[in-house]
Amino acid sequence: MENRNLPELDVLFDLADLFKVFGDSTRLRIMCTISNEEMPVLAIAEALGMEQSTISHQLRVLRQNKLVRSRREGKQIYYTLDDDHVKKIIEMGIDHILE
Amino acid sequence: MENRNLPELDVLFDLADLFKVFGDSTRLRIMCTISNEEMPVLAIAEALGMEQSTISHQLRVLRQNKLVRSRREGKQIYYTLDDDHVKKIIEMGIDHILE
DNA sequence: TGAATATATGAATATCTGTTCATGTGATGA
DNA sequence: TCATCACATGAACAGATATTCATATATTCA
Repeated sequence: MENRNLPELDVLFDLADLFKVFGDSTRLRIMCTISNEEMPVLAIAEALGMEQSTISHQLRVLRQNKLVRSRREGKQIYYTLDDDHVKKIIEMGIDHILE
Repeated sequence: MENRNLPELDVLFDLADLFKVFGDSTRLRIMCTISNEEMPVLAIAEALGMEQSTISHQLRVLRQNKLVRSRREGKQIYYTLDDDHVKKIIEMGIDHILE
């Protein structure tokens, strides 16, 4: 936006949807938890002290928004962040809070 | 998070609150509209084709989160983004969408 | 094939959130 | 001081959303 034109309306709607995904503490905690290592669902649930079902539901949201990717290995499905972009968005937010 | 520890729990809650503010298209549109110039409330409302009341409510949310600041000049109150950090967060989101 | 384990999903519910309508507050100018 | 303009705010309502419970799906191993 610095020297760009205003974003198109539909881009702004997509953008709102993206930030909405970041705007939930459970999802943020999941993202931070798996940011440096792959983890299966139950391990995430235990790490956060939350139900497996809750985590699965939120992982689906994250998956649909391409913020995490998964890999099956036997009975378990390992999740991790999809790319470093995600980390950067979170870090930028933290910077704003801590400033 | 790159090489940091996991953010504290309370930081993550604050972070979720911050992203929640960005997760609404009306607020995003307001922020983009006033990103390069100060504007009074009615002008913003007209620019977006929305009611003055709606804009005022959302400006309050933005104010409370220190994303915009305001300045009274006579009967009008001019709003603009509080700092360039806000722009950067939005730009980072756009980059993610357009990638 | 059947039991056990890991994950996903659907339905239900309680809570939160954005918008609207009505009204309040503050500033200007006659 | 009164009318008008610009903005803020409270209440109410509709729509969205996160969690839970129950259950389904998929994989492994005996």
